Amino acid sequence: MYKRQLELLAEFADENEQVTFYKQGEWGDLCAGPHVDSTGEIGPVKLLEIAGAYWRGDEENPMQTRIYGTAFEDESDLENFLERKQEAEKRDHRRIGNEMNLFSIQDVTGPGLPLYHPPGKTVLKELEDFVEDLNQDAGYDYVETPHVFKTDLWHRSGHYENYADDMFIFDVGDDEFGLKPMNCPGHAAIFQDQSWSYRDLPIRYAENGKVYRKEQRGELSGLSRVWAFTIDDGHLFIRPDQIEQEVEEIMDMIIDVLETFDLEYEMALATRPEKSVGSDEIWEHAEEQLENVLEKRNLEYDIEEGDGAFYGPKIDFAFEDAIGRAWDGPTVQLDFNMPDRFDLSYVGEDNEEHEPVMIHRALYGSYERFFMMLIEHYEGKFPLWLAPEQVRVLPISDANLGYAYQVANEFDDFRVEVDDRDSTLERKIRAAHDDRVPYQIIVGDNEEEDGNISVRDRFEDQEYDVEIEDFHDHLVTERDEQRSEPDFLQ
RNA sequence: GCCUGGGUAGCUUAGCGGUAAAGCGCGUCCUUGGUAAGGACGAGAGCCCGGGUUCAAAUCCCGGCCUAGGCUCCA
Repeated sequence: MYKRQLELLAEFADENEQVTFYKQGEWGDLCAGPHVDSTGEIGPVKLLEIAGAYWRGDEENPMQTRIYGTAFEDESDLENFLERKQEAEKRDHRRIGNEMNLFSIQDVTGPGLPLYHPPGKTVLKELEDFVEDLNQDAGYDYVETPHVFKTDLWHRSGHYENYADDMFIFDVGDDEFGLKPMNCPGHAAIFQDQSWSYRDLPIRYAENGKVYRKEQRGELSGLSRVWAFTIDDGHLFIRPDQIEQEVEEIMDMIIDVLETFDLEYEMALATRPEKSVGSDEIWEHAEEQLENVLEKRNLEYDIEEGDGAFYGPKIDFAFEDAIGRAWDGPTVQLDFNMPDRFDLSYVGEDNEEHEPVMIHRALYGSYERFFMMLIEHYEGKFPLWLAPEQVRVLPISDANLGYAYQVANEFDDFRVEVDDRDSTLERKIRAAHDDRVPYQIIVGDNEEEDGNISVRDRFEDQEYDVEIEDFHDHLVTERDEQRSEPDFLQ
C-alpha cells in the first residue's frame, strides 16, 4: 500500500533531498506542498472528473485513480465557472456537427474515419476554394497523388523506419503497401521525375492530400483526432539562398488565413526530436534559418525542444478554441533530409549539380481539425461565405408559396432554401434560428403586393419593405468580403 | 494502448429481471397563421455485437466493438 511512497523516499534518499510530509486530520502523505492549515479554509468545492493516470506520467507504469476537482473563494465564482463550462460544452463540434448534419463517424465505417454530409462538405469546399486561391496567387501548382504506395517509397523517405508504428501497412501478393501518412514523398517523387535548372526554383507543389495515421484508439476524438484526414499540403523545392524569403512568404499566407477567421494565434519553433535523420550540422543550420526569420521580423515565439519532425525543424502556429485550448494547425517545416534520400538535384549557375532544400507547409494544418475548431469558434453560426445554408425564404401562408419561390430564384447565386412546410411563421422562424441560417427572408401578402421582402437575421433583428436588389447587393458584398457576421441590419 | 463511465426510435433521453416509453423530428388531416414551438391522429426500435445465468434478460455476468472524460502520444 505504501509502495509508491517507499519508491519516492528511496529516490529522495539517493538524491539527499529534503522530504516533506503533510497531515490532515488522521490522514497524512508525502507532498511537496504547501497545504492549507485546515480544510475549512477551502471555499465551495466541485468534483469534476474521475480518471486513470499513469504513475508519474509514464505509460510503462501502473495506473492510479485520479480525482479532479476545483474550489473557489465564494459560491458565485464557482457558479460562474460552471456556467462557462456548460457554455463550452454547447459549442462542442460533435454535438453541433450532428445538429447541423455536417458529418458523422459511424460504427460500420470505422473509428476516426469521418463522413462529410452535404452541408459539411459545403463548408469544406469553401475552405478548399479559399486556400486554393491563396496558393494560386503565391505561385503553387496543384498535383495529385494516390492514397497508397509500395513500401519501397516509405523506406526511401525514412517513414518506414521512423513512422511505421503509425502507419497502415498491408500485403498485396508479394508486395507490401502502406497508406500514406504524409504527402511529401509523393511530391518528392514528382520533383525527381525530371531535371531542373536553378532558374526553375522555387518549385511549389500543392495538394489537398488525404493521409492516414493509425493513432492510439483512446486518442480518437470527433474531428480533432482521426485516422483519415486531409492536409492542405504544400511542398517547396528551393535553393538554399531562397529559404528566408520563402519561409517569410508562407508565414504571411498563414497570418492571412488566421486573420480571416479572427483567430488569436501563437507560434513556436520546434527543434530536433530524439528519433530523427540527418547530421548535427544539417539540423543546426536548419534551426538557425528559421530562427533568423522569426528574429528578423521581431516576432514573439516559444521554443519547443525536441518537438520537430524527424526530418527537420519547424515553426508551428497554435490558435485557441472556445474552451481556450490551443490547437496546432498551420506549420512551416524545413527539410534537409528528404532531398538527400530522394537524391534530388538541380543544375546551378556553375553547371554543377546541387541539392535543393525542401519546405513542408500547411495553412490550415488538417481540414478536419481546422473545421472542428471553426465549428466551436463560431458555435456553428458560420459567416455568410461559409454557411451551408445562407438564406431561407419563409412564406407566411401557402398562398405566398409561389412568390417565395420567385424570390428564392433571385438569390440563386446563393445557397437558398424555401421553408414550404405547412406550419406557422413562428415555427418557421424558430426552425431557421435552430438551423443557424444567417438570413431569413419573410414574404406574405404585403411583400407580394409591393414586390419586396422582409429580412431577418440570426440576431433577431428585422426590417420590412426591403428591396430585393438592395438585399442581394449586400449579400454579394458580405460574402465576397468574408465578413464574420451578418451585418445587413446592423 | 491504459483507467473510469456510457451505448434504448432519425435526434435527445427515461426505463435497469416480467406486454419497450417520452419530447423533438417525420407522415396524414384540421388549421392559412405576420416575426423564437396551433391542434389531432399515425408511422417509426435487431434495446451495440457474441456468449452465459434464469421459467423469463434492454435490465444480471463474461468477452468484443464503439463512444465520453482523463493518462500517454499527435495535425
